[in-house]
Amino acid sequence: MNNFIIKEIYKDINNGLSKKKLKFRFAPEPNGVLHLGHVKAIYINFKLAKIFKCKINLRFDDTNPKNENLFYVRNIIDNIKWLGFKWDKLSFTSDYFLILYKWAKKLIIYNKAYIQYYNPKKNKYYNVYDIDKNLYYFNNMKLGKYDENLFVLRANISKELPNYHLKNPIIYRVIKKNHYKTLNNWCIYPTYDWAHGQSDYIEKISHSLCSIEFQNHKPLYNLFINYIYNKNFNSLKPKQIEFSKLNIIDTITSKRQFNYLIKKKIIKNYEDPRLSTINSFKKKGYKSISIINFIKKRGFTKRNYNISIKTLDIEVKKHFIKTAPILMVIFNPIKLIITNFKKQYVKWIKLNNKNKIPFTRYIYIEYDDFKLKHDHTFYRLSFKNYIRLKYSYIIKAYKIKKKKNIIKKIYCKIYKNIKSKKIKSTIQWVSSNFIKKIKILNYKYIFFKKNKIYNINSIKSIIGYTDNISIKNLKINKIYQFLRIGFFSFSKKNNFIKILYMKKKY
RNA sequence: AGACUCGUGGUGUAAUGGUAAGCACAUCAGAUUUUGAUUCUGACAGUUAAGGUUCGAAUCCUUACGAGUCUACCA
Repeated sequence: MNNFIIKEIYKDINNGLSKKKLKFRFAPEPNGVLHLGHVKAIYINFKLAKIFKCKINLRFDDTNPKNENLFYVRNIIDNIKWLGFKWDKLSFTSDYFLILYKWAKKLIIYNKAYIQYYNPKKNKYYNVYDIDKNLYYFNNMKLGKYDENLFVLRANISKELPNYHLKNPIIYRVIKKNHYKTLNNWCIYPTYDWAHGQSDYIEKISHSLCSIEFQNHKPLYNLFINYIYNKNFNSLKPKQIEFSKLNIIDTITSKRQFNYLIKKKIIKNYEDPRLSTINSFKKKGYKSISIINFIKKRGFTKRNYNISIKTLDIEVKKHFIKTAPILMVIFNPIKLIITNFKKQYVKWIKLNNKNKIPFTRYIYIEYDDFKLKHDHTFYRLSFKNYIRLKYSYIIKAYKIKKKKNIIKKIYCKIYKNIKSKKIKSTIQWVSSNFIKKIKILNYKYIFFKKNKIYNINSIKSIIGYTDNISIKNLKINKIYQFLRIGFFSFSKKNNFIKILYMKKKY
């Protein structure tokens, strides 16, 4: 693995940064569940810690109680574990609220921050210039004397930055809602800008990786670090490095959109197969290795790009082609009569030590696997082609029965002296005496485009058939290959979820 | 509109200023195959453009063009 982030770190090492001081962190806000987009940030941080054999923190960036809660904290912890990563220390930005507050007070004293208040009657904003007054108002904010949206603390750096919105950014605001962790201890909360870099500094993070939209905040990040930096404490200045995030065009990775779908009752929970949450992947039986490999292959750059969620299928398929047990399933059955096979007789075909399947005179095959007209690009069953029934006999058709111009039955014979090499096609079948109906959930990913939702009604139920012997031994949440059709996850009794279809070339 | 960032085959990436721009996926052929899958072999195809610096530029500089992020009491 080689990318610009690693190179930048090596550059820092060559410039004198001690390898022992390297430390990383993954810092999500607990305001939503983990999805595919997060995995990129998770992977790079944990991977770097492994490469450089250094520590990594999992820090919850919980500075806004309005939409954070313990459910999300647990979800994120569980899912990072499931992905196979371990952190050295679990921390919370809310652990640092007191020191952040003290630093903010110092900012006021050094004239680097000031109170701005809003007078609703006059519809006007006022800045406070006097230091003592600023301290007084800030203390009142902390005591909860003001309602939300009236008083804020702003940094005073207008001359130092060209970026308009970073000129005098808000660093503290009043939020009167209980925090899931600090409860009602606080009613003022630091903003991202006044919390993130500082937390990195406190935790002695050497490199703070984030996605590209934070690059505009970098000057502010560095400036605030300089404000609080104290070289007596063996501390180091953390460095922010930005990389482009995963832009997936045909699925949802926004918390706002997830919540909208739940509110509208389009989805019930985060396990819905139409989502690209880690929970959904888990439920579908994906292995974390497939997701990690997918992320690995994207690489890390600063370029912005759009990719399709379908490219994840390539990795998913790669894994399951090796591991998924095979099941013979028919979607559109047509009846076959093997006229030279004994009536009433059941031949048990041994697949392995555990499993066997029944073969009988009457079986079903897929409707598309038979063609009446001869065509030499068609390898499957016809009056001319010999084909093999998987695990079983070589047959050829010789007669059909039609009803209202639709083929209802195909008469075939077993041929025992045909050489295997001549057989171009092998197809799946199910004995009619042992047939079992199954339900398959077919879904498409939901996504938003220009405020329009696509694939809302994208969960469809399909009926399929297999034999009632094989289905008894299936395990829930395990992936099975439906021979020549695709990969399906066994969700509950007689129910499957489609994962992906095989390529059809014919 | 400004500020910041980024432009390498169809897609995602690689190349201390130094070999003939490498790899993977996709696509298309051929071989193998009790899955028209897989596997194997091969083909296809690229440095946004123009100038400059240099013995030598994907890489450094300038301009143009294109894309993204931001201009929140979200992170």
